[in-house]
This record gives sequence, structure tokens and C-alpha cells, in this order.
Amino acid sequence: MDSKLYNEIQESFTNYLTEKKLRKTEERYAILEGVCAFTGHFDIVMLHNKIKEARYYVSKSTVYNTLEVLLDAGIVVSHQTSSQSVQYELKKYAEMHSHLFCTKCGSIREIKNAHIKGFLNAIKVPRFTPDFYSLYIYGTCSKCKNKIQREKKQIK
Amino acid sequence: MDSKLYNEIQESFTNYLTEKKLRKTEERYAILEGVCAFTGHFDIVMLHNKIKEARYYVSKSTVYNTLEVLLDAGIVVSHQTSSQSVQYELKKYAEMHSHLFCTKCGSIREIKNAHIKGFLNAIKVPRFTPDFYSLYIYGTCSKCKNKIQREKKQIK
DNA sequence: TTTACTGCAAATATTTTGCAATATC
DNA sequence: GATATTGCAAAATATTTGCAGTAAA
Repeated sequence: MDSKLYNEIQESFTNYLTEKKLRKTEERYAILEGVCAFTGHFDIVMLHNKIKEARYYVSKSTVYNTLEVLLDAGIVVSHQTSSQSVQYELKKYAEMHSHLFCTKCGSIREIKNAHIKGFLNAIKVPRFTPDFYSLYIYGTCSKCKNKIQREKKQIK
Repeated sequence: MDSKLYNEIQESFTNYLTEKKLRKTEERYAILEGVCAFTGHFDIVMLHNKIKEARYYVSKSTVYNTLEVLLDAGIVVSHQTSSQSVQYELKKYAEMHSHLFCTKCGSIREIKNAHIKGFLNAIKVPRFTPDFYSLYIYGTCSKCKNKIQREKKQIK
């Protein structure tokens, strides 16, 4: 991650903590650093490991707690995948793409599309103030589609 | 649920089981009936209870197994919410709406919008065959927004 | 000095697995 | 009759909670 974006995120976290009268602990900033080291989805265990790699120890409980704070601060968003654990992602990255989820093999591909983003941002809803959009497109990836067609031919 | 739709779903399940050479057990159809009794989201425990209410007993393991089958059959879809358990929904219902998720209070509101649906269905992606769309709009509901504004006034 | 936060251990919740009994094909 | 499926119990995994010690304000 470029340092300009990182500083921006760190600053917004500091502002949030000040506003909410929460404490600025070393652990919270170490976890934020870990979060920023991912460019895609991650879960609690991946994040915990990433922080260990950076030679800083925080307990798993604190990682759970801090992710709640980061979600509330709007720095991180959570996702559903077929994985059993909750997946997180930096909101700054998440708002840049939609997800293509293959229901045959479970693969997830991210697509950036200004057209989709523009449409989503223009959606107006009564009695609701939108902030962030998450679009999952479920279907079949080309690999699986080809595989299925090969199998059909063999049966014939 | 109207019986026409129910019959349609049941038939497609039967076709799927035949095609995949899976067995047509009483349990599977009892679970499908339970699934069809929900008009919105449900989780494993809710479904298990619903089936019990209908005086048919199936084990939780079988409910887990069968939901995998129903997902693969494209009859059911899964969702992420802030809940700790996986949420499911009949695909026939899910395709009719998008979700408004309030990040302050966690409430989920469903909205039907032909305009959104039309746009999503028209999306074309290279090397991917779309089948189903899931759009979550995160933001603040009017209740929470009003609450926040009242609090700000009090501080002043 | 006050008390929010951390880390640990234990509790709880959720999902998966192994296997004997059973029911479908 | 062969074997996929079920139900149970146990295991594995994920998350939450209680609390004593620590550190931010």
C-alpha cells in the first residue's frame, strides 16, 4: 500500500478514536497496519498471523475486538463467502470492485467497472443514506463452463 | 407460499436429484418444505425448528447436508449478515430484492426495484456466465440518522 | 488516579466428521 | 443386494465472555 493512503487511513482511525473517546493503544495501530498489508480479503486468523510476522504480538481476542472497532469506524467491511469464517476487507479497496463468485468451484474474481460503480452510486433510496455497496455476481466461470461442456460431449 | 411456486420448486429439486443420481429421501423433501415456509432469511437452527414444528424429525447433520445440496441445485442462496451463523434464502425470493443494511443498528430492509434488477441483469462480464445477483447497500437508516442528529443537538 | 483495554482461559456457538444402522434404488 | 443417506456422538473450528493485570488519559 502506498504511504499516502496508509497515512490517510491511520489519520481517520485516530480521528474516530478521539471522537468516540476510545484509547489509542499500540495494539490497535499494530492491527491497523496488519489490515493494510492485505490487498484483498482476509479473516481473523490470517490477520493474526500477519501481525505476528511483523514481530508484534496481540491476542486473538484483541484482534476480534479491534475489528469491531474498525468496522464501526468504516475502515473495514465484512463479506460473505463460502468460507466458514467471516472475511474482511479494507473498505478503500472493497469500494473499487464487484465480485464474481463461481458457484461450481467457489472461486472469486474481482472486477473493476466504472459503469457499475457509477450506477450504484446513483441509486437513491427513501429513508436510507447509502454509504457503501457490495455487489456479488453468482454464476459459472469459463473454466467450469468448459469442463461441463466437455463432460456433456463425453456422455453423448 | 402459493402452491404453484412450491410445485415448481419441488419439481426442479426432483429433476436435480435425478440428474445427479442422488436419492429422493423423505428427509430431503421435508427440509425443502421447511425452506419454503420462510419468506425471508433463515439459518440452520431456525430451519431445524421449523421442520420440528411440522412434526417431522430430521437431524441437524442432515439439515446441513441437504442445504449443501439445495445450494448446489440453485434452489437456495446464502448471505452474509452480521449474524454469526450463515443465513440462507430461497433463490426465487432473493432474486426479487436488494438489501439495505444499516451499519449503525444492523437492521436489514429489503427493497424491490425493477430499475436495479434490470441494470444487474444487463451486466455483461467476459469469461463469466452470470446467474444471480446479490446487492447489499450499506449505510444509515432514517431511525439511526435521526437519533444521531438529536444527539448532536444535545451536545451543542 | 481512573477505568478502558489487553490477554488468557474457559464457555459457547457453529460446523464437520466418523461410523453403525437404515432406506433408496 | 449395493451403497447413499441418516442420525448420533465426538471432534474441529469459530467466536464470545469473565476477569485480573496493565497502561492510556
